[in-house]
Amino acid sequence: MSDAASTPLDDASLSGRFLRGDLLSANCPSRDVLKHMTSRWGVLVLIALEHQTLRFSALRRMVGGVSERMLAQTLKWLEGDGLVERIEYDVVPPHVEYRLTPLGQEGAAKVRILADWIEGNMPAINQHWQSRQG
Amino acid sequence: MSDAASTPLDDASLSGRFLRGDLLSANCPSRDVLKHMTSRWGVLVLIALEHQTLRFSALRRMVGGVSERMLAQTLKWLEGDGLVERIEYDVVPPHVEYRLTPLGQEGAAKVRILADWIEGNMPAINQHWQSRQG
DNA sequence: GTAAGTACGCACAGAAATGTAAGTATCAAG
DNA sequence: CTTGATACTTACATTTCTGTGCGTACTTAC
Repeated sequence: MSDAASTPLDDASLSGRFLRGDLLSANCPSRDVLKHMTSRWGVLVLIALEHQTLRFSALRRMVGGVSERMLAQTLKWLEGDGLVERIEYDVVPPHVEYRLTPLGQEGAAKVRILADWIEGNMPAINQHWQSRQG
Repeated sequence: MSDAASTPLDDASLSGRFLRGDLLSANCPSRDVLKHMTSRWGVLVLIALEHQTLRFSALRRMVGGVSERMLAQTLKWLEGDGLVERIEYDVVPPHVEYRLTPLGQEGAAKVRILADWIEGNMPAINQHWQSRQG
């Protein structure tokens, strides 16, 4: 019997796994990036910015339900990971634009694949919920 | 000037958006599914189950760091969405297996695309962190 | 007899995410 | 001169998530 499920962490080169990025290993820093990208608002921000540069308020109006606080927080996370770029114009009524970096473009595309799949399969999933009522 | 960021919620057929799945709309149920699939352990469970059926304990050993409680919780979410199937054998030492449904297979593939991208780009992201120290 | 494995459920607690409300500085509109 | 828009920040409250530890019912191993 193959025992594929045994102790993936005890294998050699654990540090190598972390540098390379191994999500199945506990404490791998890649999980932080995953957390940012898949956070409640992270996904939606990436998708909203995929095809356009947006200002803070415009982005907030676009992503239904975000609070200012959370939008700012999320943008900082993504900026910290190098996925989003913040461009500030030093004018009197504040003017700041957000856009994806090349890295962010790539990442957003992957996120969108997942989002599109979910949106497209909502009927099937809803149907599953219906059939298990009771 | 195009104003693409204006009030996406006020458009007609809001209920249609929900049935179809529109993540940018607040309160759309698709956000729940997204939450389950992108939850801390949801991603990892989907990936772990993608190519094999696993028992509870084996799954737990495979996904580094999950508690029993969270694994059970996550599996229930995914089962509720019709992505994971629970197969129980009525034997004396409990024996339960978890596997992906066809829908789950599809979804897991999308999640894996994202996970693989993150794992593959960790060096670039880490580098970005280095360069912004200070 | 004692410990461990199996697949959880339950209760409590702490951590983390998120929401709400208010404040900052400046300008334009009414 | 009050309101609204801009892009946030900070404090506080709440909700949600996640972890820890214990209990279950039964069997095998020591």
